Parts: sequence; C-alpha cells; structure tokens
Amino acid sequence: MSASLAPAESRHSPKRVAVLTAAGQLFMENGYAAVSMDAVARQAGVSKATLYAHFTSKEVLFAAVIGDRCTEMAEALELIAVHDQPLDQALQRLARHLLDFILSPHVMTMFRIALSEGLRFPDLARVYFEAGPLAGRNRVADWMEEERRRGRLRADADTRQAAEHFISMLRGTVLLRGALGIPPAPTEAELEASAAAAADVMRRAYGTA
Amino acid sequence: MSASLAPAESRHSPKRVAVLTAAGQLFMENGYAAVSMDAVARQAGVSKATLYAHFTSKEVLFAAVIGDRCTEMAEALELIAVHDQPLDQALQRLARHLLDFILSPHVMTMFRIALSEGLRFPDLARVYFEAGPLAGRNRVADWMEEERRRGRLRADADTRQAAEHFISMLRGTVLLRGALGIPPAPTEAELEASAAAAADVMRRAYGTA
DNA sequence: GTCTATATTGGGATAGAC
DNA sequence: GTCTATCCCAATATAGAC
Repeated sequence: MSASLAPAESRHSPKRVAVLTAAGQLFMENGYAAVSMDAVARQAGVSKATLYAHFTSKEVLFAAVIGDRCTEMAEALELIAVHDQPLDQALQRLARHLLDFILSPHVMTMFRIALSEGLRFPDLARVYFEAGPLAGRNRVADWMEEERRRGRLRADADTRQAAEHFISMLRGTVLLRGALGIPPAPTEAELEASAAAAADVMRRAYGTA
Repeated sequence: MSASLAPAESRHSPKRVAVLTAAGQLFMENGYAAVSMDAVARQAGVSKATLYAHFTSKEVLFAAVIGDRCTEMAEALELIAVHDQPLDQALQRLARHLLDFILSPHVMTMFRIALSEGLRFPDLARVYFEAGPLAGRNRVADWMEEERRRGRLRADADTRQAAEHFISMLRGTVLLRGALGIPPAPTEAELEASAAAAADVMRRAYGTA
C-alpha cells in the first residue's frame, strides 16, 4: 500500500510530516487541481525544493495523502457491535452510529474527493472503496450474520444484501446534500428520526418477530 | 435558469451549438479543470476567439453545459407510473426502471461532475440536486401516495421517506462503483435481482398485504 | 462573427549553492 | 536536506485583421 521507499528516519522527518499535513488539509478542502505546490509549500512552511525532495511529483503527494486518509477512515470505522439488546434497539443504535460516521466531515469529504478524482487515479478509487464503503458493508454484514444465527433476523436473509440496504437507506440523500453543500444541514432530531426509520424498515423486512 | 442574454438568432447559431456539443462531451468525460478551452475549440472546429465571442469565460461555458444536461436529465426522468398491477409487480418494474435510469451513463456522469464541482459552483449543485435526486424522489413519492390512497401501502406510511428509502436502496453501492469506475459492472441478472430485492423490502416494510 | 497570432499568468518541476 | 532563483510549458483570455 505505502508507495514510499524512503528510509525510516526520513519518513518521520518533521518537514515531511508538515508537508503531509498541509497537503492533506488543502487537498481535502479544494480537491487536486485547485491546489498548487506553491500553496502546499507555503502552508507547510517549507520551500518547494524541499517538498519535491520528499515527494517526487504532485501526483505522488496526492496519493500519499489519500492513502493516509483512507487508512484513518478504515480505523475510525470500528462499530458498536451489540448482540445483547432487542433487535430494534440494536438496529437503531447502530443506525445512528453509522449515520454519524457517514456524515462526519472527513468521511463526507473523502466521498467527494474519491468521486472527483477516482477516474484520474484508479488506484485511489479502489483503495477508497475498499477502506470505506466495502469495509463498512462487510462489518455490518458480519454483525447481521451473528444476529441471524441468533434467530433475530430471518433465516433466509442475505445479510450482505441486508447490510447494503441498511447503509444505503442511511446514506439516503443526506450524504449527497452534505457533499454538494446544499443547506440546510439535518438537525439532531432529523438524524434520530432517519435512524429510527431505517431501523424500522430493516426490522419489518428482515426481522423475525 | 438560462443565463444567456444573447439574441435568439445567435443562440442557435451552428458554431454556438458546435461549441456546446463539444464542451458537453469533454466536460462530461474529463471534468472542469482537465478540459482546456483550446481542446473545446479544436473539437468544435472553431477558433478560440469565436468560442469566447459566444461564451465570455470558461466558467460561463461550463455553467451553460451543466444547465443543459440537468434539463435533459429531468426530462428523461419520466416514470412508468403504474397503478393497475399488484404492488409487488409494480414495485419491481418501477425498481428496474429507476435502476436503469440511475446507472445510465449520462446520469452517472452528472452525479460525478456535480460532486466534483459542486463546491466551486454552488448554483450548479443546487440545479443538479433539484433536477435529479429531488425530482426523482418527488415523482416516486407521488406514485406511492396514490398507491397508499388505494390501500396498497400502509396508511401511516411517510411516502416521501418511503420513496427515499426505495431509491437509496436501488442506488446502493452500484452507483458508487460505477461512478468510481470500479469493475466489474453489474450483470443483467444482478440488476434484476437488485430490483427484486429492493422491491421485496419495500413490500414487507410498507405494504399492506 | 470569425480567424491568426499573441499577451500574460500561474504553476509543476529543477539547478545550483550551502 | 534545505534553500533561492529560475526554467518552461500549458492555459485563459485578448488584439487586430477580415
């Protein structure tokens, strides 16, 4: 995954870290094309030559940034996997948890960036997809598989499909709105209602009770 | 909506149309930044000066193109609104119809473009959202409202929410995969299965039978 | 309105000193 | 590794003739 072949001491050099931090901030905020290497160097408090000493091109720098952010995203995805509650309560808690994750600034921004630059950087698209949407679906599917084993979900349920349905309903249009920057942002009450509604559909469609 | 104030004869001049066509093709394929005005002029078989005589800047040209595509998209959205079939059949037909629409190249590309440039062009983001996702949800909600009136959907169902759930499940991950360019593309059988699965969830969660 | 030719700037990448 | 200064090209936009 990590494309850098630099020795260990240089990989954690302060300047290199400063560049990665600055580039991350700028790329996430403005996308690839709109960010100049001058701007990155300035923001990092480093000269352009130094920048190029650590990253041989803008594309390489971008790939490094995105790779890091994907790793962070995957790590932040740890779910609250609860099997000791009634299905509807567990579903609603999980729903709200997933919703907060999906709508967190980092995740929403990665969504936008991946779609913006995915065609020009196919590796990036794949890494993002696997670290984000695919990993999330698999974790939810695992949880549902266990719930199914315990008899709380229908025996003939396709848990992967069910997980995808669940997550997709949660994404709904709020992710799109957010990523497009279209107001108004959902209120706390609306988020809770969305979580409850999606959980309700899942319970009715896939539950056993 | 249309920002052009040019007289009628110039709005349909062949060169202007050629420019719009070429720009549409290139912008849709490569996004905003990666397309140069030279490339547009070349592809349109027109000089750059002529191009600028019709569109005062690259941003204006881009806005014109996107506006046109959004209008086309909204017009292509006409649904098969059937009320003379059993709910499950009607749902599955509608699901497949929506799925084909969502995954059509134009719609998928607009999805990508809107997310790529939405922050830099807020008007574009709004126009896209209203002509696409919002209009689609409203039409499906209208259809569901009628189904509810006829007693085939639960009386206490929130049809707007139901429509959003339905469409979101159909979008699922296939739209994301497609927009990110991640193979493999879904097969005909998989599309049919997706439509059936989403229709099934809707019937169980919102149906009366 | 349409062309050819050009002005001008911004930005990716590098040379060479230290 | 780090800097300053610079090269060089691509790309937006315009000048001026027809």
